[in-house]
Amino acid sequence: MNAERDKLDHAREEFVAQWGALGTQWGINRTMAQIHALLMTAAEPMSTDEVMEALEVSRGNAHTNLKELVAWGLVRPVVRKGERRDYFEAEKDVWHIFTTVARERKRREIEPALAVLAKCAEESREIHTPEGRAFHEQMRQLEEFVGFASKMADRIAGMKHGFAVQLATKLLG
Amino acid sequence: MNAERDKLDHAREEFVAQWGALGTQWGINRTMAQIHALLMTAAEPMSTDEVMEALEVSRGNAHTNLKELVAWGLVRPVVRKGERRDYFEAEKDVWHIFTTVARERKRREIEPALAVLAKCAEESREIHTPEGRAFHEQMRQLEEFVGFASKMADRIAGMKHGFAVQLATKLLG
DNA sequence: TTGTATTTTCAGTATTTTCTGAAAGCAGAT
DNA sequence: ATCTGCTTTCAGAAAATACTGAAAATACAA
Repeated sequence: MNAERDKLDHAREEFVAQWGALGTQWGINRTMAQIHALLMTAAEPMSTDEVMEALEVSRGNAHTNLKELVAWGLVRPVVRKGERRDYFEAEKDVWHIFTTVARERKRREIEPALAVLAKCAEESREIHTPEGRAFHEQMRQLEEFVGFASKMADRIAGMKHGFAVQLATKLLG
Repeated sequence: MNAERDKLDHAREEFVAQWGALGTQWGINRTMAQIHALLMTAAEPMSTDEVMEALEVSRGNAHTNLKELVAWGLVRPVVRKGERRDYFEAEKDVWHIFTTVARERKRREIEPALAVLAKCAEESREIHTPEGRAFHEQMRQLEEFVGFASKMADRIAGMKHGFAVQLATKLLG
């Protein structure tokens, strides 16, 4: 029965392609998203060459994006005994994926924003014109809110899956 | 005392520049982020020409990004009596900004992902090989999680500011 | 109408990002 | 030492994205 295998391959290819397209919208490199999709649905760890072949991309491209995924913590290198080449496997647990992405995005997106806002709030503290006060107040509010969001992200990313579900269920109920 | 005015202008220019740079990291067009920063810190609504001059960009660019901000719901056009040209002002309330962005990102990023996952889960439902089952299960889990996130986003975006703060405080406490 | 102020669109250009192909690097085997 | 198999880097090509400048459309006024 090879029809089953064909159906699976087809579904998987579609998932990879679509996830890549989504990645683009998310501001993520398309190849990176595709590799992630590929590895998330791989039964076994894959080598760089297997990834290259599956996605029809160059070695350089595959390599760069595999490294990037490893840097994000979404993929880990696996060494197979007696084998020289590197294999890679993706984290498959959705909660784990989510917290990893949340932590990384917080670090890359929220923290720099917070720094900017704190600086601008500070710089405008002593301006006593009405416009100056309004500006300062706006910066302060933004800083407060983003700081708040930052702490929330930490809390949520630090939760165990079960606890998060419990909390969220209460929230949705 | 013109030093105050200078300090304010300087602080504001820095905010605009930095917010633009952050926008880039967030996957948002730099000019769009700059206009947003400019309008968030404007005492009065601004015209397209004022924006053009303040940021030294072309009319086409200013126009496109103002429209985009209006489409996002972060900026609204203002008509001034007896004036023909359009003015624009930004929403300044941080909670309102947050819920607007959350709703928009959910629509643009989460919903399409959910559609893809639902389709892939459905397509793989009847594949009874071990790999097929694993694939289906992975799609199912992703779908469940993203659907969950979607509902959460709705809830939070629908909250009144006060309620959200109350909830979050409990969470952080 | 006709004129004037303003907005909108768009073809072409510039910039940024991503990808390739090939060379260089590295480690174990011979 | 040299080879062999694999990884890493990188300069330039290709693709995607953003911006400009100017023309076309629209709206209002005389």
